[in-house]
Amino acid sequence: MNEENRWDAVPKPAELTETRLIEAILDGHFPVGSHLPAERELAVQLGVTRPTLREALQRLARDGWIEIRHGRHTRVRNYWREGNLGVLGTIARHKNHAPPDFVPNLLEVRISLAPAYTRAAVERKPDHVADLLNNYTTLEDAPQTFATADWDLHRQLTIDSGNPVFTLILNGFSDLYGNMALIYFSLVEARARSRVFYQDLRDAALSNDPEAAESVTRQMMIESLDLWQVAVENLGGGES
Amino acid sequence: MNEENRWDAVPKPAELTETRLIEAILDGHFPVGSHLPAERELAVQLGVTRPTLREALQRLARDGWIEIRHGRHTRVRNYWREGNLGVLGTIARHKNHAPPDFVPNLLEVRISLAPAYTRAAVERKPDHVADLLNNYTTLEDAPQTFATADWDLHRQLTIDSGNPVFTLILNGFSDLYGNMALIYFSLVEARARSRVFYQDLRDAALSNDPEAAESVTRQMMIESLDLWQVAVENLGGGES
DNA sequence: ATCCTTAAGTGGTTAGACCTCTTACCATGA
DNA sequence: TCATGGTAAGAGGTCTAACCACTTAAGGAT
Repeated sequence: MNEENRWDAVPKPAELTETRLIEAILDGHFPVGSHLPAERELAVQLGVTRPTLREALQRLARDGWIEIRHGRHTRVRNYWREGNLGVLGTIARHKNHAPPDFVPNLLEVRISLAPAYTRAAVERKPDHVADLLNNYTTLEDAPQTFATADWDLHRQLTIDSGNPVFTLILNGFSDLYGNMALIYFSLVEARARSRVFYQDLRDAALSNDPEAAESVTRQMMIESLDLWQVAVENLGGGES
Repeated sequence: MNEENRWDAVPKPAELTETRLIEAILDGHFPVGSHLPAERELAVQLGVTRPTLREALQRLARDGWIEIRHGRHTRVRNYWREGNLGVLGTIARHKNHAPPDFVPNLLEVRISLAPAYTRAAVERKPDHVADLLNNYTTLEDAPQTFATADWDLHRQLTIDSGNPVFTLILNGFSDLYGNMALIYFSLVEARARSRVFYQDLRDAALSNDPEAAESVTRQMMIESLDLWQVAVENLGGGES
């Protein structure tokens, strides 16, 4: 049953190429505003052929990392200014090390979004929300369990909100969230706090009270910022 | 000076391929959950070669339109559920016809986001925000002018907020916003209302009042929903 | 009936050639 | 002298035709 691959999967050239390009950009080897080497030369440097390299470049361009224009040099864009949510996911997916330091930024944005889609979900489908949360009273007290459950909840709330834009935005957080949540929920206080939140939200849904749902969600999101700070400070303490 | 190219640019095969694939997905020719034809066959059908087709497929996969896995058929994903913000942009970019009916969804999300980053921007850089809005008192009363100015304002506010995640999200709205804003600001009431907003926001910035900034922004965002409804009803009326 | 081999079909990658666009240089001519 | 326009180099865009690697399911051995 899954048994945790003993050996890392052999990285495919295309994926590896993308990773190496991103790391080269992030560590300043290809600074923002600079030009990438020509595709033919870059392909040689990376040990892949041009079509493979180009596929990687096309993906990066779609996320806003680079700007490709016929006849001109490919330019490294100011991805924090000109990129889209894809850059968050790409960083989370390819940076093997270090918990990113912009998690608070993500949590801050979540303070604005989560109360809105939670309220809408409770307005439109209170029964569905309540049903979903029934299983949440008996969650196993493990980080991975909470990480998965919490993600599923938010995802379902955006869907029940009836506004697909919420879902699209949340999906952009997916990879980063996966990295973050394991650290966050390693904190026993975080798990305890979320249990209370799930209970409160369920009550709000059962009593058809979108106002209350919005309120308890906002409070939870605000407190999660502080809990995150505690969690990163405890990294390595092994508190589970 | 720009002079509106008399002839449409010749669509490049790669771009055309992407457009045709998306339209085929949107119109149900390739329904959600179905399998795309094999790359070799699909390339023939589209009149391009495999490398070109693959570049388009890679881009679509990055946005969440399709799922590509080695050895298996490429599957069309439920993009509204599993895609990311890129699908919004891709639709706006490739759908030549019809103003999208999910603009209200975007405006609703904006109600949650704009007050937050506006408040943060006024907290961190009130002078910069006020300076920026100085030029907004003499805006030419034209739809295109307002569309550009409004976009620039929101973009700058997300930057001044100090939270890059706001910027990344907003960039995901870029293409759709471009289509929407021209319709929205064709309404004289919309332009008048925004003038008031720019003035109010400038006052809030000058008096170092983030609370007020947040408040006037929220009010503006809420009213924009109604104004949009009026604007779409007036389509073709030519009110400028 | 079960297991394992195997072949067919899929996406992944390679290689090298040719086409198109952009730019910069430079000869030309007002 | 300066504007014009041709030209060549170099960038990305596309094509061609193979071969590699993974997945699946059919079919044979046990």
